[in-house]
Amino acid sequence: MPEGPSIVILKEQAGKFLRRRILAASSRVGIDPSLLVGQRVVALRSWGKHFLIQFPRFSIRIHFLLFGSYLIDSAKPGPAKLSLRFGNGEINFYACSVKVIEQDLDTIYDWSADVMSEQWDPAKARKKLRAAPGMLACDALLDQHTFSGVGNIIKNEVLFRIRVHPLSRIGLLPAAKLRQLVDQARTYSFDFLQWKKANVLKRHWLAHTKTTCPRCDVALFERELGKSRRRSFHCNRCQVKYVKSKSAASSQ
DNA sequence: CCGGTTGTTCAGCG
DNA sequence: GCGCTGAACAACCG
Repeated sequence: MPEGPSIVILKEQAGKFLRRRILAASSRVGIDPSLLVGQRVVALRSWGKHFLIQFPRFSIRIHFLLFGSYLIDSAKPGPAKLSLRFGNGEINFYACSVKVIEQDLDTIYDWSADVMSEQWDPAKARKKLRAAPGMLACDALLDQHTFSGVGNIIKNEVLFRIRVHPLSRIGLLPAAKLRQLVDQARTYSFDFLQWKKANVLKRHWLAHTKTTCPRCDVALFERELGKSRRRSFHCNRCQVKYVKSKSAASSQ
């Protein structure tokens, strides 16, 4: 469920509730249903992995974390974390974090950090990366302030595509590689979106969950790497590790 | 049945 | 106050 492109799909699927009023609501997350009933959906938005349902005076933020799910016009046996019924159907959210946001979304969200947004700003992303030269490539891609929406799958596939080892230091990437990293974070996310819609996402994975490098035909490594300790699938042969050399001659 | 996971937050510690 | 670590949360699959 959780990576940015999947939230874009949700936003599209929930589109039929736009401008509709909530007729009934229930929640297991401490939101008073009477706050919701009668509210009209004025916008459905997303910021990375955040799904936002905007009403005139407040918004609801859904985050699916690792296990969250939703169903439109059907329900699971157990009670939903949040259930919204409209005249033309219903939407149910499970195992997710739900928060009421009182502030204006445009003041608290930087849309330019969302790789799926029309306002995505690659120059800003490069600037943030240059400000954190010691960061590992595998952590940088998962940093939601820089690449909002990128998750572990996209991280692994982007690094494989651009042939950068997950343990590379951001500050040691050549400028062209840094640019590729930023560009592919967005490009791969849109590929992910199309493949997911066509139900063929997994078959396009080159590194994630793979045991052999499709370029080199050697074993791929799988390790929990970086501050994030997330699974990193990588090829030690074709993915270049940009690290400070131990020999003084070539060190920076 | 157990182990693993497309993620984040927070308490506790040095 | 900081960075780091581990726990907690949670549902489903194989």
